[in-house]
Amino acid sequence: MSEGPNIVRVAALIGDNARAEVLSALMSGRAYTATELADTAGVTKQTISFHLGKLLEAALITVEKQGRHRYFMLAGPEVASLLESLMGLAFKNEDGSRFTGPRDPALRKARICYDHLAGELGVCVYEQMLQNGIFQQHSGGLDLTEHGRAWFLRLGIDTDALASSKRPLCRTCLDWSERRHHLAGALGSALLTRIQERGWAKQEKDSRVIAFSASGEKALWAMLPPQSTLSVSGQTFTSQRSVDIENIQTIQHT
Amino acid sequence: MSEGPNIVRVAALIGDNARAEVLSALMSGRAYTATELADTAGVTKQTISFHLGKLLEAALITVEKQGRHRYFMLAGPEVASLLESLMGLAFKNEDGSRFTGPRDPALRKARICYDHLAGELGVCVYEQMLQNGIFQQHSGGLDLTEHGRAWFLRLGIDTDALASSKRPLCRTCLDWSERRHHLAGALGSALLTRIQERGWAKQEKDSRVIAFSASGEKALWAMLPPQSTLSVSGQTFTSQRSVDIENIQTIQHT
DNA sequence: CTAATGGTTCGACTAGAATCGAATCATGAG
DNA sequence: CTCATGATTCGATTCTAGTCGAACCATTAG
Repeated sequence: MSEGPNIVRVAALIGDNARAEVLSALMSGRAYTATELADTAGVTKQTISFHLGKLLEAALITVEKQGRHRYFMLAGPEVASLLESLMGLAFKNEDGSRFTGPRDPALRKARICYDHLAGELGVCVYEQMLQNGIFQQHSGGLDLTEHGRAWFLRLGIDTDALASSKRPLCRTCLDWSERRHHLAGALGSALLTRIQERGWAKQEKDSRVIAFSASGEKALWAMLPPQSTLSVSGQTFTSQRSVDIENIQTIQHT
Repeated sequence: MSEGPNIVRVAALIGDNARAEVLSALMSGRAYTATELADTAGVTKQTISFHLGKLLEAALITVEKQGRHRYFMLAGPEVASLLESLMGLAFKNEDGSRFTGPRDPALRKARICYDHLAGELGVCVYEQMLQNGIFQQHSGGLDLTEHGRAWFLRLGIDTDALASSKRPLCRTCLDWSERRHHLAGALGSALLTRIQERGWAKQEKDSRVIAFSASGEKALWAMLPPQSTLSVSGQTFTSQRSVDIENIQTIQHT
């Protein structure tokens, strides 16, 4: 018995209401103080301190001290990725009774996943970028193409500067609601930042929802024109994708 | 609070020693009876029955009744994949005090992941298959090439027959020890089966370890010759990979 | 049929974990 | 400096979830 790493510790850590609430909140990519987290988790400060201690010890989150505040955040993309996987499984076996709030459709359309774009839109953008030859796939990863460099530069993102940081440039992350991949890594992060800076979308307060304006969404798609002729591997991708875009109905935010 | 699917349930389920032990055992892809599982988990029959009931209810495992036995197995590849992710995180933050048994190196070299090959060897094989043009990568997935079909046929695997089943043909799965991808899906499963049928390797009893014979490993690599000239995307892949192969030291099984 | 074994159900016990009240430390505002 | 607020520590309490003993159903062996 007991082969392999010790799963129990990590899983048990996530398997508590208060802590899961904390982790979910941190999935927004934002850093929160202990009291804020206590509030969202619905427990007292003492209790949250206890939980945060445990999460820190297991290196699922990190702290940054600033004055008399301590800002907590997810330890890294791997943690976010694991949480998304968990959501995927949980979602599959959901009763349907839960998770039917008004947040739901907006969340599924576009949300933040740690620091990059997820949801229908995230997946769609990623696939469209591939179609446009911005990346080249190879075993176990992605490469930015020369054309891709130019594309990002047009958006005001200097990929060379990003590449010099420790963080891997392009990664993909599996989407729990879509069961397909979206762009993560330094580029995914930079892209979302740019989208927000340009005012195309805005992250809703205290939520993972990314709300796109109609014009913002239009502007984004304008940068990723459908490539009807450029069939990468003989699959019927283009038609499939355009259908996906049609299916994204615009959500009313209350 | 409480956006998204209910993580807690699933995580808490895995976050128990007995249940994690069960799930780990089932990661071998084998089906076990309740009493066998009770034994490996180190609890009584009543207790395991209790746990199995919970795992069933959450659809993490499935049962098949046969006479007076009930055979339990993982519900599917997604569950195995989630467990591997968890192991990845747990492994990263491991003390080092745990997980240093003699099993360790053998497990890391080659192990079964649900029903396909994982570990250094699994990752290596996958990357080598890509090099050999057996697959073609596209957005969010893999395609088998014509050449790949022939390759599998030479191994005695009829890919057309496999393709007609519900299960997706090619998938990839992230390896916890290697942090790289290996081949999953129907093809991954068929490949491992063939490897075992040919006597190249054998799954150790009550373990996830896949023990390759020296000749078996040789035969496998003979089918995947290094492609020094065929550079896919201008990266230094070939040299990198050959180093990886060198690094796989042969393990003595006690 | 009876005996033996696989598996579940019920009830009681217990350990451990989550929770909070109160006190304490740390930092910043005034 | 004092006061207010963020955050942690300690101790006591409560409660849930895992555990097993015993009894009970199901199936097979003989």
